[in-house]
Amino acid sequence: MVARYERIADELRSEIIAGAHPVGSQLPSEAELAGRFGAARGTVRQAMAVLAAEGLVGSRQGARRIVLGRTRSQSFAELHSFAQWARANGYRFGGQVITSRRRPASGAESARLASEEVLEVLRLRSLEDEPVLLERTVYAGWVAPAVERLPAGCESVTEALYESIGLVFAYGEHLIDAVPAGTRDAGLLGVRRGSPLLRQRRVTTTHEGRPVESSDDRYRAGSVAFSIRNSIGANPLVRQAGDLRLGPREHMFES
Amino acid sequence: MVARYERIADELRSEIIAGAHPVGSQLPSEAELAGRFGAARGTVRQAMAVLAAEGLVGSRQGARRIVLGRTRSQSFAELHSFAQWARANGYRFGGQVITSRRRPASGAESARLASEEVLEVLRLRSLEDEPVLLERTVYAGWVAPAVERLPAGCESVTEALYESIGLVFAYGEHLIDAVPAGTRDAGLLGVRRGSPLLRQRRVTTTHEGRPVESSDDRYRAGSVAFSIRNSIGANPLVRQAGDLRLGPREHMFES
DNA sequence: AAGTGGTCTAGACCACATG
DNA sequence: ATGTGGTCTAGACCACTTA
Repeated sequence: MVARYERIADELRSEIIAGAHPVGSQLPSEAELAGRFGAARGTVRQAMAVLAAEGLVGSRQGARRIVLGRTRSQSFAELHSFAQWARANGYRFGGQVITSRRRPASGAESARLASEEVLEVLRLRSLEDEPVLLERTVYAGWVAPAVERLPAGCESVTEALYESIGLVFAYGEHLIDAVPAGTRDAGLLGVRRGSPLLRQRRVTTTHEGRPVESSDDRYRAGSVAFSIRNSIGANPLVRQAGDLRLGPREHMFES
Repeated sequence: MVARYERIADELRSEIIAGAHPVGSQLPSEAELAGRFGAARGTVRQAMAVLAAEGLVGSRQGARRIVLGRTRSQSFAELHSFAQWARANGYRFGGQVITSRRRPASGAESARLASEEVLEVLRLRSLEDEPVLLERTVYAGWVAPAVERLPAGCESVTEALYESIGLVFAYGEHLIDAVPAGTRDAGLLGVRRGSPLLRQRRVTTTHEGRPVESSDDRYRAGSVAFSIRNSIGANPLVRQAGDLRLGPREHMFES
């Protein structure tokens, strides 16, 4: 059952991508669209909120909505699964577990994951047959058994955990910065020591807010980039900062 | 005039931050909140959308909303102004123009900025008396005169342009990755050549979708981090990717 | 002055979660 | 079975942009 506002958003998105509404042009008014789609104005507004969140259109009180762009793609929601992202974009990808061991949680980890014992897994993932990502993931104790049962060459941990124990990675918090490659990072990723890596630290929770994992992912420079769109005013697209630990002289930009 | 849903969101946010609704706990139902605030359910839902976008609460059909976090801060919307971000967070900051010159637009620039002649400005910005950011900004021809009139030590270009010509940087698109410092970058930022820099490329437009500037900002590693929250399902927090050029073997994660 | 998006109401029905 | 959030309607008023 697809919601009506989703279908309206889909149709308008298609029109924008097809060029029926060029970038910079005005969209029809909400009243016109409501008439055209036989929907209430509120439903049309819900559809427009979707397009605004995608960065396709912008709005301001009193003036018609404007087309801001015509590119469309996967959502950041898939970001916590490397495999799903790579597959959706048609890339060849692979991965292998380097090490996997249980150990007591550090102070910060036990606070973040609400867990005394954790499972630390180091995975190396490749894109188009080149190593691009080193994933150092720490799982909360309650998911450790399910993770250990996974085959070593498991393509998508996210999907496998959903199928085995119905686990959904619902919310995530991400901290993105740049770090130099350490000796081990450099060896595994095939770069020189000290060369730039794009680091993404994240904490993931279930729908209920229960912490699942905390991860430190490092990408070889030049292999991936993160994309964000923002706007001021209009929709409350405001997001918010995290409680991952920062260095003493490190500051944070928030999204 | 503050909207009712904003006041409701403010009050619930305060309660969450104060600990009245601990992380992991359920919020009152929409009906209860509607009764408490004397508002319609739709208004309460609008308030909840604000909190969800801030990453404070999560929701799923059929179950009560859950508190996901209790940290609150500035929005990503301020990200396009280094000065505003630094001031809001109470940091000492400064900046100076290194070079400023007009030149013909390259092919990519004329497409991005819809402009044949551009103004390129190189600025070095400091935080807590240390150089942290090298900003290489290319302005569209139509804003060049206003930018050139700014004093060299101008703290906030964004604010100054708003006051001088009423210009609002309304929408932005950002691409974030890591790059090694070049010789010049290294000298200005006081780091070794080849050391990691966090790069943020962006294109900014007005409310009307008119391109204003395109910028390549490089932060010293360890000085700043970007923070993002995401969720699946529920609200359409989905955003979307850009048309900034990527390298031949570079891929993109989108938000 | 007219048109447009932003806010708000009061109701309805449905899909889903939970006991 | 009950309660919850998700969707949708039909109308109203206001703030703002535009001409």
